[in-house]
Amino acid sequence: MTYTKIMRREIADLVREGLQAAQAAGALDVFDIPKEIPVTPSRHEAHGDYGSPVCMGLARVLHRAPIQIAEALAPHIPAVEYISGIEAAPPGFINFTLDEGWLAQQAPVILEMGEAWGNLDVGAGERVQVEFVSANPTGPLTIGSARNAVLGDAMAAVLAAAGYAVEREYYVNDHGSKARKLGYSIYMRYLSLLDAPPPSFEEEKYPGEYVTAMAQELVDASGRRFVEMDPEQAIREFSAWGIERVLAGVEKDLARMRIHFDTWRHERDFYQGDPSLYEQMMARLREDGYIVDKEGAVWFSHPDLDQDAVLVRSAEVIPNPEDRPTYLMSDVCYLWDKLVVRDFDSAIYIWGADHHGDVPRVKAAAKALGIDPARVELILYQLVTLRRGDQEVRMSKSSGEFVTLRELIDEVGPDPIRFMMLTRTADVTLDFDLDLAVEESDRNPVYYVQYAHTRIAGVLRHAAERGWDPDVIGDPALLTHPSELDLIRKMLALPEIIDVAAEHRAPHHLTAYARELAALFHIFYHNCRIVSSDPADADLSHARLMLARAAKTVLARVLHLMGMDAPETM
RNA sequence: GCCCCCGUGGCGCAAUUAGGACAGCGCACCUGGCUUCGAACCAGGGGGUUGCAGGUUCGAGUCCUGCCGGGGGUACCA
Repeated sequence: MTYTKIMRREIADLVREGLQAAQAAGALDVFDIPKEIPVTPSRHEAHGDYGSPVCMGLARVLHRAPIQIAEALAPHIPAVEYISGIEAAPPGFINFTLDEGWLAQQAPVILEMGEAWGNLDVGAGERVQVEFVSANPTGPLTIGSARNAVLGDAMAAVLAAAGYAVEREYYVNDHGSKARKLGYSIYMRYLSLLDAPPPSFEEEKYPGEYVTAMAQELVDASGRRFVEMDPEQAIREFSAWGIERVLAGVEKDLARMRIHFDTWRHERDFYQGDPSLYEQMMARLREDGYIVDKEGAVWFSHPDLDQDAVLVRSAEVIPNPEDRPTYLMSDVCYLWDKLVVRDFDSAIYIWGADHHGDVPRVKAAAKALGIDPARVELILYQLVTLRRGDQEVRMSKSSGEFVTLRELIDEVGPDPIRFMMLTRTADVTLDFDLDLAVEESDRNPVYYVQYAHTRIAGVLRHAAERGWDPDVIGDPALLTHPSELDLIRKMLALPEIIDVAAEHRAPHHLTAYARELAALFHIFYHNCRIVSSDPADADLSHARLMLARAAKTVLARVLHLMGMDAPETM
């Protein structure tokens, strides 16, 4: 397998070698060379392609002006084919310029690698689990879950590209009170549809049409069969059936978003077996002194926490034993399941910011279990506000009033949802405008990127019609136009973007990159005629067709990393 | 009260390996560009003391403190 090089890191290595050489030659005093050499892409053309501010930091150590250090260092940086210029620049930067001839040669290299372009080995095969969505299976997915889904899936894709062995997992909360609540809700609707008398007890119900729909389905399939059944028995059956029913819908909706899970882990499993994982964990925590019994409940107590947290509710408050363990108790089991039993190197959780208060508890639980808390990564995203134009749409599952993911997919399709949900960092609240998402205009950025891809496809079709052989690899040395080179520079940056996005767990970088790449293709297209009708330009046309094909592959790669379609026509 | 996130041109957001050289992009607004490859595109223009006040640093949108404003959390709910 071929991996892509990250230019930034290559250049950092050059600087390191330069520092060593300069020391050896006596041009610089001997000092400990920093482990991390900073190198950043330049923001201004005059500064070349990459720059390093190392010398600024060394000024203090060496008691010399940064620019003097830079000037002493520059001549000792080894010459390599891909760098044409190394320059010390005030106040003390070292600037690197990529060689344009070498740059042009990268076009066929990228084309050759195809969608493997951008693959890295920084993950070194480390096993990472990304657990996301994990919405309670008590109703259809909402738009809030869509952000979770999009973020988690893109995160997984980016990590896989960076060389991690990634598994996508959905955690099914199918144990305890909410499962029963769903069963009870369906049961009550079922009875009322058949005009049968309700049971003597009354509990909380989920409102919402989907409950009625499921009850109707049972009526159609089974008639009055459950009317005579013992209510407790019926509720149990309705609950199990309902959860499966909802999950099937969830899976289908997510599939339409092009999201597929490797595993579906059921909370219920933690409470089965003899002894169950739940019993094992409880015994373990108790033995290690993390359990406090008080007020009839069982509490988790840890020095990192300001206050104890309930693991098992008291029988006085919750009569049904199955409903007594809290979600924190399940989280404890799940930690063990992920990081000990299945032994992932790390577990990434994608959570809504409304759960941020749980972070310290889960971290403390990991510690209590002897798991390095650094292996547990909680990624929080701020919530989604939904609006139609300037009118806010309030959502809540308990009120039964919400916009489902399915409705949204029906309205706009998966691509705008994926792109728009990914454009912002997880740290900011997201305003999702239903009107805008539907709008097929240039206010809607998703089309800009996809259009670049279809535009290339259109050019290639045009070329084929004119009899151009699509497989001819033109001479890259003919690619000398600034628009051509800028496009190649941007394609060359994909590995860095994947590196950054993976390391910082920030897949939103992909959207910005996709727009930039698309923009540079559009500029190239505008400035450089690709398929020329003048026979004298045949060689150049071949070279540009190659460049266009390379750009098409990279665009497709980025779109696919974001889980989007790379269409041939629009 | 305490905890978390955010505050960047009219609006929506970026800003890179967690501090680097002149803060970018889209929308909106104004102007120009299709008789050869897809104008869902391109080019140009106006618009900013990065919420406020301090601090650390050679250097701060980025780090620290305080304040102001918005959102979320603070259950024997999940």
